[in-house]
Amino acid sequence: MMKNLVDVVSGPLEAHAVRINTRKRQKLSLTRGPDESLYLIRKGLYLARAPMPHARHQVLGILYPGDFVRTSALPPIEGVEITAASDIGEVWRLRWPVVKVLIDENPDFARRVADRLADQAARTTLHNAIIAGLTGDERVAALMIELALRTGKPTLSGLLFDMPLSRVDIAEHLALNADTVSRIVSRMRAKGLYAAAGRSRLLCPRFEDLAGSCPLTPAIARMHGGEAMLTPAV
Amino acid sequence: MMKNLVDVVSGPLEAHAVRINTRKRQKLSLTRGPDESLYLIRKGLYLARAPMPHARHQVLGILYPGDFVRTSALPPIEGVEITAASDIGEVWRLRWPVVKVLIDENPDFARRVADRLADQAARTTLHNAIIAGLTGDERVAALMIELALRTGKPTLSGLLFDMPLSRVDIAEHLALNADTVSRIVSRMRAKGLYAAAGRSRLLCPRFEDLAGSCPLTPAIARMHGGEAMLTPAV
DNA sequence: CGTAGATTTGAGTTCTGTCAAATTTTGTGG
DNA sequence: CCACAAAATTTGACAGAACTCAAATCTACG
Repeated sequence: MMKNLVDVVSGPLEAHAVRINTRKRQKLSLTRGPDESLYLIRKGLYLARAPMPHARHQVLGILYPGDFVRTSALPPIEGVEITAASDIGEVWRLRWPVVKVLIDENPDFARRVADRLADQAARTTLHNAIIAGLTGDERVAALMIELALRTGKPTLSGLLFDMPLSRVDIAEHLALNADTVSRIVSRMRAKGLYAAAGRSRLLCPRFEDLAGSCPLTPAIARMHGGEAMLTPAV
Repeated sequence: MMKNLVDVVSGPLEAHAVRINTRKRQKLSLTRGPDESLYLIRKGLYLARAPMPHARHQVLGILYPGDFVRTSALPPIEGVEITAASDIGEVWRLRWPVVKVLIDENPDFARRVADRLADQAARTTLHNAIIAGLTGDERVAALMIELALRTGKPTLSGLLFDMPLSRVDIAEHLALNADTVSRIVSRMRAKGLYAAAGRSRLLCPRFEDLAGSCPLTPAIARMHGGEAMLTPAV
């Protein structure tokens, strides 16, 4: 059986990590400096958030299993935090000095970590392009496509996926307003792009339609590992 | 004399790099895959750009001396490119397999590269927050502050710094429209936040005023190394 | 000194934000 | 399983910021 992405980077960390099970909205503490904290996401979705002027917040990024959180890779905004978005989640907590030793001793591991960080950087930059270049509707579609590719399960009536983000979370992630997100989401539902399927769970009857409503779908698919889904077997 | 940021990561690369001198708007070729290209910025400013729907472009990020460009850390958008923004610039071109070997053999170098990439990731994320959370005026101020901190030289009449980006570049970087950027920039000039000082060169008479017009100034200062400038010696 | 490209500016339009009220959903305790 | 309170979401009316298009200037350069 193939080792998945999470296991590939977990191995050497296993002996040194503190396992933490989280529930929705739980925060992970972040420390800066030479002894900075490092997290490896193992299960569930997490959000990197930062307080902004006018008492708002921004969701700086979505973290998936296999992702690393290194404090020094987050901007030095007072109050940045990681919060759990999924009901249940698991992270491994490490100290940078420990990881540093592992990296020094194990070039193979070092390269894998570097590749993971490059991948995360690419995602952050793609998100930049989404926010900067797309309309509100396209942005919301982009998020749904991303989550559908990440967590979607094909069923007889369509692609079923989780939406653990609230309207406010979505708004903070996409540089929109919660009211506007609500309007956009309602419009998309009216168009039949998706249907509600129980508590924070959506059903997308024709994924091609959803995919077609965002111009950056090809890049999103390549980043979130769903190229196969876009070209279904005949 | 202290080694600067660029030299710190350059050393081990020196023997393997192809030096390239660029002039304004020159493009650097990017290749993907196991043999991907890697650039180290040595001199000048560069822009990472991506074509977007509706025949637009986005500036995904500004690259400064000391920064690395690794193709796999850029989003898989067809047509991403690096272009020189400064009149003169210098980059070192390398092949990933070569760098990989250096990283494997030299843990100290590996850590420095990792730290640089973490720093760049933090900047990208900060840029996200700027685009997503600030008004047009604040975004333009943020860019000026960043460039002033990076390239500014104190003079008797104020802080003198380069602005190698055109209105269109600025617009593409800040998720605005070139016309809107022009209006904002004119407004800022009228307010006395800066004054033109020759060909692509600006003079900021009172940096505190400029700094004060962007809520994220503290984070920008920490990222772009200008904490001292914000709290001038008495 | 003329031209192509860049920048500025005006007028009108559109999209998104704001505020407030209505409605639905969720969590909790009988 | 039901009732209720709190929280989240939806929706309408209106305001405001940014975009579009087009025309007028300005600049760099040959």
